[in-house]
Amino acid sequence: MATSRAGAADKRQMILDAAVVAFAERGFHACRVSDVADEANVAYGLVYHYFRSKDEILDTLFVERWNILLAFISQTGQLDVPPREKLHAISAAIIDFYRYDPALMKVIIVEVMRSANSFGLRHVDLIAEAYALIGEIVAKAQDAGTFKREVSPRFAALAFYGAIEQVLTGWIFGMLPEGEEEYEQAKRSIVETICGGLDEVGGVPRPTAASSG
Amino acid sequence: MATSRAGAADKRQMILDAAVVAFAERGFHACRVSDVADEANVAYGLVYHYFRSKDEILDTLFVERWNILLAFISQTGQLDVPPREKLHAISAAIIDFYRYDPALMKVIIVEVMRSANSFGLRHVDLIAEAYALIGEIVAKAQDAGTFKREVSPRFAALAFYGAIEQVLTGWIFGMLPEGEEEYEQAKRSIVETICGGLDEVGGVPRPTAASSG
DNA sequence: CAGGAAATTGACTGACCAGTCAATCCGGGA
DNA sequence: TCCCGGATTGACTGGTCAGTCAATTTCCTG
Repeated sequence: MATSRAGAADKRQMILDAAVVAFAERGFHACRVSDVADEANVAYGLVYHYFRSKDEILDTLFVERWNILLAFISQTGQLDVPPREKLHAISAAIIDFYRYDPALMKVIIVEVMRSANSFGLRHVDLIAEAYALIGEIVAKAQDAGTFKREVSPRFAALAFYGAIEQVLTGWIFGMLPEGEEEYEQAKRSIVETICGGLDEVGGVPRPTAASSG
Repeated sequence: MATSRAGAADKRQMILDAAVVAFAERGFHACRVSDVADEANVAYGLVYHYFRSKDEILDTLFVERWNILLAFISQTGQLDVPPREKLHAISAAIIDFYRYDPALMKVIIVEVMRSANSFGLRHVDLIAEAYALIGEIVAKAQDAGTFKREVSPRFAALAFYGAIEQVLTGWIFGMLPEGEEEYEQAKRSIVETICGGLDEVGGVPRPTAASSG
């Protein structure tokens, strides 16, 4: 059987993949470890061979994916492009993460990011790092005169991420129409809303590339 | 004892008040019904005399408070003032709700609003109503030419509420400094960020090409 | 092919807790 | 004073699951 053919190390990954499906479907709390094992076509006990606890599975899922995101944001921050483009790249990356793997993103958003009580609390530092990186982009743009100073970088980061999270949550729970068009629309709207409020408008006419359409 | 002096109907309220404290302290899931009963100085079973289930307690807390908020938002929408002021009034009201009763607001935000999985799902309609009301304010402002049309009212409402929720969450979990000054600052920043991006700036649809001199 | 370590299995345990219920209390009306 | 019905009590039940562990299989090594 292909299943049992899989090497040992693969089993761990199979369990992680199954966990994404199971957690996304029933929610972390309502999901039993046996659900994960079943989904992975693996015996109950094997889950505990690879993971110390149910919690550790979710932690692993989150940390792995979040670090990729952090690396991308950090990288984007270094780019030599207008801040508006940086923010667009970030919102696009997050939304594409969701488009590419809705179940995983659902789990991360719903069970970690929006559950500051339990798992979010354990990862505040990782989450705060994302805020900080976005804040840096804003601060740099303020120094360059591209963004106005009325709103603190920290707050701008909050609002930016807040908009993204609301949109994702809307999709996840079917409260917002979903589709290729909506994804692209959202990427644009997020940046438009936030930057419209951050862009220096009256004072310094910064060359934010009047070319781009 | 003042406690036992309380009339029968008051007991129900005592349980609700105790639930706020208990849920806020330990989180709804981690909080046992016995914790609520203890906090209320009441026997375990009495909780079930007044409420059908643990869930019903949370539902009651949410619905009561949320309806007050909805009424306020609806009322504010009717006012004959600039949209920016309306939005400020709304963000101020929500933040003041939090200032006045942090525990209750914490429970509502953390256990209902941010738990779309469980309780949020049961109250989507009530939550959606808030979005709709805010969206109406934006739409009206767009018709009046005060807000630009790049961003749909629905999305604007999302971003607006998203910013508020992020700030509240930041306070609730101690990730953001808190205090009178910060409350006022936040009310202003939320509106400034969002409206800056919604306000029609110079009659120019695209501020990118903002006039220089 | 023997030996053993790592992988795999799934029945079982221990703890937890929402919700039930029979018993008791208490205030007020006859 | 007696009686009734609602208020109040808290021990108990039933069901759920995370996590354990001894037994079994698989597979590599010599």
